[in-house]
Amino acid sequence: MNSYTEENYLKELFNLQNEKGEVSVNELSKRLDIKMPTVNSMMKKLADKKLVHYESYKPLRLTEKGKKEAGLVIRKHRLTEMFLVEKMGFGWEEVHGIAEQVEHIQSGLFFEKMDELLGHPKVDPHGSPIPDKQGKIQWLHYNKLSDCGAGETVRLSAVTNSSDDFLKFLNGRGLYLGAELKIKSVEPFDNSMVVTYGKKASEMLSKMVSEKLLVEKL
Amino acid sequence: MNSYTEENYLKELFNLQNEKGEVSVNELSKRLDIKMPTVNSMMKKLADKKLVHYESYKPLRLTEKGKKEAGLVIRKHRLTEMFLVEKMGFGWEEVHGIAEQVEHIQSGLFFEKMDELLGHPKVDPHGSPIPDKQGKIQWLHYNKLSDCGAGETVRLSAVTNSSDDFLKFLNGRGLYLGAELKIKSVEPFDNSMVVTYGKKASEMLSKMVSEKLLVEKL
DNA sequence: GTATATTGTTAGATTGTTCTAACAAAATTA
DNA sequence: TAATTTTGTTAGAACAATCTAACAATATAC
Repeated sequence: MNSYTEENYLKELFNLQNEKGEVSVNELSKRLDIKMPTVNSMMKKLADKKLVHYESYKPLRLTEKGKKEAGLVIRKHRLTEMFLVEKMGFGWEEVHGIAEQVEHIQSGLFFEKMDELLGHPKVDPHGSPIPDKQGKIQWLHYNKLSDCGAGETVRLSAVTNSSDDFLKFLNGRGLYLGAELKIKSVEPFDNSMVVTYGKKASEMLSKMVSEKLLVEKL
Repeated sequence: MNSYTEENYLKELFNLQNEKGEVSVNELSKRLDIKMPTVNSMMKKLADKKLVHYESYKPLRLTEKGKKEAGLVIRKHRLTEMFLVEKMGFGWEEVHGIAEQVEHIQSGLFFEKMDELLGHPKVDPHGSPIPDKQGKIQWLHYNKLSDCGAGETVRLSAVTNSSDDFLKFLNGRGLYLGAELKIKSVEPFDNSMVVTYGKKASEMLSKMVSEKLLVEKL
């Protein structure tokens, strides 16, 4: 059994590994907002538990066991987010902080029940895939909106940033998962885009925004 | 803000104080399954935080502030139990362990939402009163079934023991909150009772059991 | 009312998680 | 490539929560 703290290290290491491939002590330290020496010694501890491959001055890597256990924490996190939105009426911008805590609850039954009540969802409210009961993630093949071109029609399927601010920004513009966007034009200078969707005549999205939106081409 | 650990001490001190009036370090130690010296030093810490009145060799007492904060932890516990039973389909014997963990979640909104979805319940699945938002408990004036006599008809309104074993025992006999019991006879020797309820022709309840059942006389 | 048992307290060690300070290795820049 | 910056490591301290051992006060029993 891993501690609350250990679960957090595993989870962020997993996330970083998926985002960037190689993970350094420094990056993990920044992500967790925990000083490097602390992270360093935790990595040695997790290496003793066969959850992380650790060698001095080498990038960090989760072992298969580590990946599985991290995946299961993320499963609990994302099931919780989905439960909060679907069954309790929270907005997608409100659930992260609560799920950060609920994910550490030790009760297989509790998360089984959530999964069942939700009908075994495959993605969370931000479109991120929910790992299966073995901790394995089914990767989805989305495109960044910023990689699409003028004239294309796409469906908004996920966001790669779940911060309060970003999600409120999207709420404010009526942008939700499932929305169909038509790309009217792309400004070559700053890569900003003009799109239409729903009842919006047209809306300008900066590259900062469009590269955080994942879409399926229709 | 109190730590997870501090919340547990406050909660059990509150419970013991309500059950027995005076609380000793020894009793609290046994209840928490934590050794006396540890409890002793935590009591000093909580005294520094003005949550407990502590004097050497004197019984322990929560301050008004301590009572309020303990009451709020118990509120979160009982709301959670109710939510697990009413909204997630758990049995009343399954919820204690999960609620012990969920009660420490730091999110006013989370428990507000539970309360709202449940329609502001006044009691938990075991019939225990849910403290209000000020941490105050509305005490209910029930009788122990063991204090009732032959010929009386009563409604089962609460249980004073929420252990898995006891609740499964009650489940096995079809005894649920709200059941109407007719007391057929009381055996003077061991105070065991013969009662009828629901579809049961007659059932014998030992004093061990009947003193853990709280009833309203009808 | 003394002896014994129980309860409470103090002192000091242990474990887990964090930190800062100092130093070492690797990467970057000039 | 030498100097500088960034990253990584080691050593040691701090804090919270726990423990055991030893001693002190109170309560109980004879």
